[in-house]
Amino acid sequence: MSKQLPVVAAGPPCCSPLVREPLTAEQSTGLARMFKALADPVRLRLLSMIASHDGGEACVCDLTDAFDLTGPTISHHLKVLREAGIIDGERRGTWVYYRALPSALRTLSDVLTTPDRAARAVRHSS
Amino acid sequence: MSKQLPVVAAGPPCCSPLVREPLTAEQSTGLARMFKALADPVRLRLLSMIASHDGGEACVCDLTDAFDLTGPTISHHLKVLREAGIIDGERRGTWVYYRALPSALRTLSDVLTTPDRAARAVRHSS
DNA sequence: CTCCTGATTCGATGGATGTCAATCTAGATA
DNA sequence: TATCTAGATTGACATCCATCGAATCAGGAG
Repeated sequence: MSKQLPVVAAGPPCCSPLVREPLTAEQSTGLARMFKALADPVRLRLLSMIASHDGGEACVCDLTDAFDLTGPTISHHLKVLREAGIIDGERRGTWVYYRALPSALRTLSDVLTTPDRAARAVRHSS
Repeated sequence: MSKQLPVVAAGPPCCSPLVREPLTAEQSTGLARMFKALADPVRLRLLSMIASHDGGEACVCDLTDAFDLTGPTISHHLKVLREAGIIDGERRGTWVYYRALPSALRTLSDVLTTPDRAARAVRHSS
């Protein structure tokens, strides 16, 4: 699976929140690549099913049945998520298990953080 | 332009974090529509320029110059962001001003929140 | 009203993307 | 060895999308 080179490499600490300062062209390109992976209902559901599954990972066999799609299509979507650095897959015996990469989710979540949310967090943490 | 009321309207309470429970097909469709609007480098930069601009709003004339793109293309991207409910625009005299809608950004940020981030917040707030 | 300017809409086009059927690979089992 | 199964890959096709030029719209200034 992606045993070798992570395609996106989880990158350097990317990007203060959108609302604080404008993104550079390079930052936007990298982030857009990740958001593009989330810009599909099937992939969003796949990601949520994987991330929320017991043990933090899910077998492809657990995922396919939830959709009215063929195996190759599911495989394609998983590949898109994998190449965006959002999930990672590992083969164990007969089955392939996928897990979400929290750092990627956090990167995207953080860049969308709004100031009142940040203010709330600051208040709570004081 | 969407003349509507300024602040928030707080949208339907969409979606506990991806990592907590799987999204329904309907939730995924709605969220994917919003992520799709962010799935482009130009639109991400436009959004960040608008959201981080002084006064929380930016004139189209301030945005166009930053890109090597024609006016119609910028207008197209702003329309996509507007129709996704991420920004809102208002004409004042000669110019059109856009502002980000924080509730939309928060919805997306929240759905991507990871458990260790939540745990961190809890630890800090105790 | 006429012109000018900022911005949107329209129409066309090349490239990206989601989907499937067919094929292929990796591992298990015999 | 051969065979079976879970997934991935390939190739093809239809649709979607980013971009542009041209036309159009909305206000302001003569």
